[in-house]
Amino acid sequence: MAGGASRQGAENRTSRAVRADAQRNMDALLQAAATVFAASGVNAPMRQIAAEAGVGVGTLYRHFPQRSDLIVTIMRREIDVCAEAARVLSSEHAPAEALARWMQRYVDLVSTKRGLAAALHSGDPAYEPLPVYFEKRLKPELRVLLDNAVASGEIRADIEVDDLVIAVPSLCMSAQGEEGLARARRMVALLTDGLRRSAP
Amino acid sequence: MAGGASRQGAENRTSRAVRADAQRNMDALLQAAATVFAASGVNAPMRQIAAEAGVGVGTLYRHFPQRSDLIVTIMRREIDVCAEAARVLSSEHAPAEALARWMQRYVDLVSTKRGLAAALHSGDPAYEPLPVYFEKRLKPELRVLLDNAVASGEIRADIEVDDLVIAVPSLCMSAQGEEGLARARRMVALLTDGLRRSAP
DNA sequence: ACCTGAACACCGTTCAAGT
DNA sequence: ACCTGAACACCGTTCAAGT
Repeated sequence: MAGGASRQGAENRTSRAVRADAQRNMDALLQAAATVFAASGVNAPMRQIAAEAGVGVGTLYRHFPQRSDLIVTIMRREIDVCAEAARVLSSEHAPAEALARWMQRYVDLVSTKRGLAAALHSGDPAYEPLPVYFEKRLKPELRVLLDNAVASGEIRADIEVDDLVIAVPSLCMSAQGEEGLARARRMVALLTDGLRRSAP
Repeated sequence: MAGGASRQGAENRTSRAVRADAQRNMDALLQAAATVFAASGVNAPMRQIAAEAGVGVGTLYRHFPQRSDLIVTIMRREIDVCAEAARVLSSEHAPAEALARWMQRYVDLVSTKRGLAAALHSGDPAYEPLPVYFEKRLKPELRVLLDNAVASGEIRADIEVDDLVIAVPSLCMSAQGEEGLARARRMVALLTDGLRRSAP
């Protein structure tokens, strides 16, 4: 809930300091940016994002002075959604199945969003917070999924969380286009299957 | 000597088919692109490159319809120069010293040229020939340097060429700015020192 | 045969005018 | 307090006119 791009949270003095229309615009902007980034990549025209949100370009620049501000915000959200998916999957599926499904969800995060990989090791200091957040937010969720699956006796007990966190992006590195993505999915599925115990 | 971007080497039927001014322009363009890329990165304005070469933009586009065509051509040249440097260093220095100096030259190639790293694993099919060329051209030269140094008894005999080829780009991955470059240099120097035999 | 550069389309960014 | 969008600067790309 910390105030996006602004370092001093001036708008935090009271909740009502944020005008209703400003909040609506902010939401529309984030929604639009997510859609446009997914469709056209993170270098999509700012005008297109503003139009998709039904907002003037000036408003976009007011909220996100730098393109990287918008990208970082969106990517944090994507990471959040992926992290939350772990909880949902946990509540809806048996432990091993929840783990398997989340691994595919993790593939989505890394390979569908063209911006993440680029931002993660672009070296541009503007993206510095992303890798940290990526690790901090995702690893704990995976650990829970893994612990549950191990506790249920469905999968092996000798798996390191770090290995899985690293393995997925590695397998997705070469994932170019539809075919590459499909291959990455198969590799991750194979890997996940390998986690299951041979002897129950 | 194969004709750059053009697949059919129409200009190869006779050497005289290339007009003298066209050749001069081509040379000027390559020279200018190398300078501008080094100074401003591979996304520098096309106009700036044309101006630096003292040529109209149309001429630039005639020779290199896509920006990637220009980048690939320049990068191949940079790789060539780096490969040739191995011969020169070999003839001017003792084997181990030649190897050590070339390793630093290799650092230059990977980290100074902002375009190479980006192009090497951008996934854009336009850059597809680069990684292959990179490997094919550099590895044999390094092998010779290494063999010479081993034969002279100055360094250990159990070093894999592949390991060194990979190690340098890896160490340069995190090299951002002056300070990062300096660190990468120290790491590579350290590594190179490690190659020397403890007992003569 | 090759070159030039004006011309067009498009994008980033700002800021005076509005509400 | 916030929003709009015309306006400006700049860049990619083409192509009619030149030599």
